[in-house]
Amino acid sequence: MNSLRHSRLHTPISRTNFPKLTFFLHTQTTPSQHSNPSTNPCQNLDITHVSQLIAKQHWSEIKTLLKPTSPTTFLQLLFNYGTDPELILSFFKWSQLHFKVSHCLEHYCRLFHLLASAKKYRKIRSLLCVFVRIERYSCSSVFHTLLNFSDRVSDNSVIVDMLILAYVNNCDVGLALEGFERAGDYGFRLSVLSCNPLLNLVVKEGKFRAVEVLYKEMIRRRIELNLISFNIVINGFCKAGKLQKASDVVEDMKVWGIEPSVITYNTLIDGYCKKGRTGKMFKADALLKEMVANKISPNEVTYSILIDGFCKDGSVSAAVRIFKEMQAQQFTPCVVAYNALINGHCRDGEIDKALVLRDEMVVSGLQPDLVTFNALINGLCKKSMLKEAKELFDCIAKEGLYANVISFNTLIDAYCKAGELEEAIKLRSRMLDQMVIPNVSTYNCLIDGYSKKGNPETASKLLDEMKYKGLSPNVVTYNIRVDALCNKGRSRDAVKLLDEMIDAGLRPSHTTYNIVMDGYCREGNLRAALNVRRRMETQGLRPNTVTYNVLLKGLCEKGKLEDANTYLNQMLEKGLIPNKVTYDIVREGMMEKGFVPDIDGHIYTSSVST
DNA sequence: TTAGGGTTAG
Repeated sequence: MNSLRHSRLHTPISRTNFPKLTFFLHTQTTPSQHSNPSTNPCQNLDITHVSQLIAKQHWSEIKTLLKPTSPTTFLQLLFNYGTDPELILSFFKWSQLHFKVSHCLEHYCRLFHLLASAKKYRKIRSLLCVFVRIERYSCSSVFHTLLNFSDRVSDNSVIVDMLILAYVNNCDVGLALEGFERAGDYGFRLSVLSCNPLLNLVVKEGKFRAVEVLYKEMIRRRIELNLISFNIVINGFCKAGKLQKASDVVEDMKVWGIEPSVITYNTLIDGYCKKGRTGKMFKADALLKEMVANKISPNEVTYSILIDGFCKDGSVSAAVRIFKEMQAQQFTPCVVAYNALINGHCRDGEIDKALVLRDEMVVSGLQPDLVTFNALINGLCKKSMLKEAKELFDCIAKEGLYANVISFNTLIDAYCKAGELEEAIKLRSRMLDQMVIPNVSTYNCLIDGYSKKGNPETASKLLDEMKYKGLSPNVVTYNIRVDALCNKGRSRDAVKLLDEMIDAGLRPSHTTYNIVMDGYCREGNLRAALNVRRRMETQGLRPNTVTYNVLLKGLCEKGKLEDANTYLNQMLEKGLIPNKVTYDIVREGMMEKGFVPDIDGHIYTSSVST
């Protein structure tokens, strides 16, 4: 590192050791500022005049001055004359645009330093914005060159901090992370101004392991973390489902003397709502009580999170209570709160209630947005009300909104499920007309539609077309293919697809294994189904309610009620909550055996006998 | 510079 600092590539040039440049600014007429024109080859240069021309942006005259030389030499001259850095920047950018000049790294770094010395930080940010967009230098080469011009840690640190922020703003997470790492090696001090946006980008990109590494490294380098830094890290852990680690960060922030804010609590509550296990809504509710006890008032975001959480947990009635509580607390529900509840009703099959809510929001002066439309279209589709769904879809444009890929996919899926494949294909063409690009989900809907309607050749062609367009099959694509094979009684071939998935870098999900288990059960091969369950557990996936439902169904259909009962108890012991499907399976199994079920909403324990 | 809502597989 030290050797780097001492091996200057360029010695800053003072006016006294001015190099012998070979061009003259032949149009200028004012006297040169230089006292010794006989030794100065640019004796006719009037830097004041040139500066004025740049300041007034008289580029046509500058262009004439440049004729005998090149923009790069002219820039060098401006540097050497100690011209105002803002004027150099002006010329730098103009020459980039006008002559498509690719300025060298040395000139960039020299200008960064001049601007840093003059504390023109906004200008540095603006130049860095261009720099990261058009230049492809490694962080090390930039750091190395910066050090060649100055070893002032404060200036270099500010520039590097802004460079990392520029990478982040350019969504270049790779270079931003490299910059963060190398900055540590070079001893540059970073701030939350770059680290917080970097942390946030890493969370948004789902690189959760990197969040933890960054957080620990920020603490190790004694970077002054603030409330926002902690909140972003907590959000990262929550999104990764690492709720305990998120809670640990809350303790860390308290040690730093920073108290959790409403955003901290909202982030945690949302984490529990989305990733928590059994009883997650109790935990979310407990957090709500804790925040109130700590004198932090819930806001509209808190309520929206809880409404959505309860809806997704299958308890729309609880979500409605929260919605009313929100109103009782003098909060006017916002579009997000309405949308969460509208979607809850739609998923519950209660389209009328959803439409009433939509009307209510309009009366209260809120304009339904695209999310409202998409949720309602989906609700109508799931009730097989395709005509109404299509009419609502056409209303999107009338409201001045633009249908997006989700709007189209929802409708395409509905047409596929209804067997109206030609309509689905027509919609895909309409997507392209409206500049909406089909994504993997679009293809998944179509592939599933064609697979299920007995046209596997078209399904296969669509798969090839999707790959040809640069879209990689995702877990859902494989699940559709696995399902198609299982439906043909080819569960053994479906298992082979699991290996293909892993080779493609994808991780089979609960659903993947559940589909294969269901396939084997339908083939009557319970032993193979149980083998798949073991494989699933080996992969670190714990059986979920659907897994048990699939196996229970397999056992009931084979008349093995005793075994089914054992499984049911095992499911309860593992803290899994039976759902409506579980009850239906067991009830049907009992009926088949001539028993009259008397569950009334209660699950059997050991009362089942054969 | 930090938190919330909509689509596909079972």
